[in-house]
Amino acid sequence: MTGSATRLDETPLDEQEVPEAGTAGGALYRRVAADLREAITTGAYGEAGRLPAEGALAERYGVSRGTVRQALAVLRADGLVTSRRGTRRVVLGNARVQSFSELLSFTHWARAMGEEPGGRLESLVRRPADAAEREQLRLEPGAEVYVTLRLRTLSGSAVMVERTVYPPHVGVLVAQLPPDVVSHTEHLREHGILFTDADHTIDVVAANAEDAKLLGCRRGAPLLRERRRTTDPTGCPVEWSQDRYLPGTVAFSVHNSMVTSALSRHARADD
Amino acid sequence: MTGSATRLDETPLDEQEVPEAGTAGGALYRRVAADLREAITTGAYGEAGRLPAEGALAERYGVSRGTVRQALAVLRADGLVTSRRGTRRVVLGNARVQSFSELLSFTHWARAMGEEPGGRLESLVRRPADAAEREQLRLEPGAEVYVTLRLRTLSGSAVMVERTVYPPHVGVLVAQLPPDVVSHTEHLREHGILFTDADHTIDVVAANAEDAKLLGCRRGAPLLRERRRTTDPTGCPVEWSQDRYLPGTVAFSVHNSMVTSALSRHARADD
DNA sequence: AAGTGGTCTAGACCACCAG
DNA sequence: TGGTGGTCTAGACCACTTA
Repeated sequence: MTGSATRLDETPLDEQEVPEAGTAGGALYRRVAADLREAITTGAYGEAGRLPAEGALAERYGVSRGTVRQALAVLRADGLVTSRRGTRRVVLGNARVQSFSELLSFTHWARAMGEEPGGRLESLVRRPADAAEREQLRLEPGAEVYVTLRLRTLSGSAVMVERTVYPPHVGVLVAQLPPDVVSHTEHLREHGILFTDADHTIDVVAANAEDAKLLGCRRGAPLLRERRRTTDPTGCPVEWSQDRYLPGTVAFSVHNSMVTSALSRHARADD
Repeated sequence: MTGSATRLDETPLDEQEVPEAGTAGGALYRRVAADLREAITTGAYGEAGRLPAEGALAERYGVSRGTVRQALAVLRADGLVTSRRGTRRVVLGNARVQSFSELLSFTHWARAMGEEPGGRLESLVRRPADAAEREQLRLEPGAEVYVTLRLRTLSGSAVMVERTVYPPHVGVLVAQLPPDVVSHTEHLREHGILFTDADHTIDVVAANAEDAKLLGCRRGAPLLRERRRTTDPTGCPVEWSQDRYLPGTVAFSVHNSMVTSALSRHARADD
């Protein structure tokens, strides 16, 4: 009923897999979290039902209370459950889970939706970085960057224009990429470039001449813009991208709470 | 140099304040987090510098390592620092802090920017909830809702149209509200309605006739839309709002990482 | 090989909520 | 008043990075 409903010792430990995603990470608390997530989204605790007490869960899974709390913190951050002192946790909603790579990679995202991702590399140039690019990618004056322009499609129809600026050590890899590679993000990962953190800014802009030509819309037509700066595990910027979507093709969702708020609202786009 | 750089015992404990915001929460780890945040944003550790080890921080603040880790988890969620096994944490960027209420309340937000918030209640009606509203607010068939339409201004100029649907127990409070109240969010809080969790969805829509008239734009002109469902500490929905901003007036920012991702991307707006 | 963060445990006390 | 989650401690072992 409740996923496994028994101790996790019975779960095989031999699954290696990718360190990300997958319902069974190596850490104990991740497996507890995965099991509880499964139970919650399946409706085992009802629409707005109450979860068992931390102590009860600890006993059920054969782990300490601290580990249970670590697992529950994951679910709370995802907006799956509430938590307040004095009462058991309450189911908040059926969460929209989405792995990190699924969010950064257009290809992953499209496939996860069952759609066929497509795209075309329109251009790739290497040139000196301007001031803004140097600041975003933390580069020295005089440093060069690689800039790509891609048109992305879903099931054949144009959806988004993506302009990405790469620092040199990443750019050389992108430049060597065969032109028919579907997911450059995947390719970069295989070459040791990891994406772990990202800052996103979302607003609306008018299509310029280039956007209009590629997307097949009028010049000045509104586009949903997402600017994104991604860093690797060492905190080093590896990508600065600007994606422009046709209206009606995409929406972004965020959950936040009084204890965990990664969302903020800004006046005018400072650009 | 580093905020206090000494044990926190010297910090007065008498500050009560609002449980939210404020750099000094009651919990020990919150004070450590606040002190570290201060030090980081001040640049005490440099642009991409390394933080002291957990053990060193524990000793400096006179707390256990567990408490230090709790504090650092806050900063990591905010996108202020990275963290990986084997190396000290690295400063990621100067975070855009924004309290939860500042994000939910147009009035709070405007004042925090130094702008003068204004607004006008265009209409308030009470009527049976439709199917979508019942689902969002988790209401029984036949239940009624209160619907408000507000025009929000910054320094006199129209910026946003806000349509909010309230469940009965909140709606009655809104209906009793004097028409000249600036912040209804504040008013609701004083009456025991607390906002603790929110789900946001951001996309682009075309202005309808009503939007156009209020915002002074053409019908069909693009608007940045934010739909938001807010719940109270018990997990009970208290508000379902749809805000429509004129382009160029606002942008939303999110930080996420491989360990904590509250952001997701959806195909088409399911509405 | 040494240092560092990630994970897990066991136990304690407190603040808060509900019956 | 009893149960619950929030906070804090002390110690342990492991996985990983760096040199």
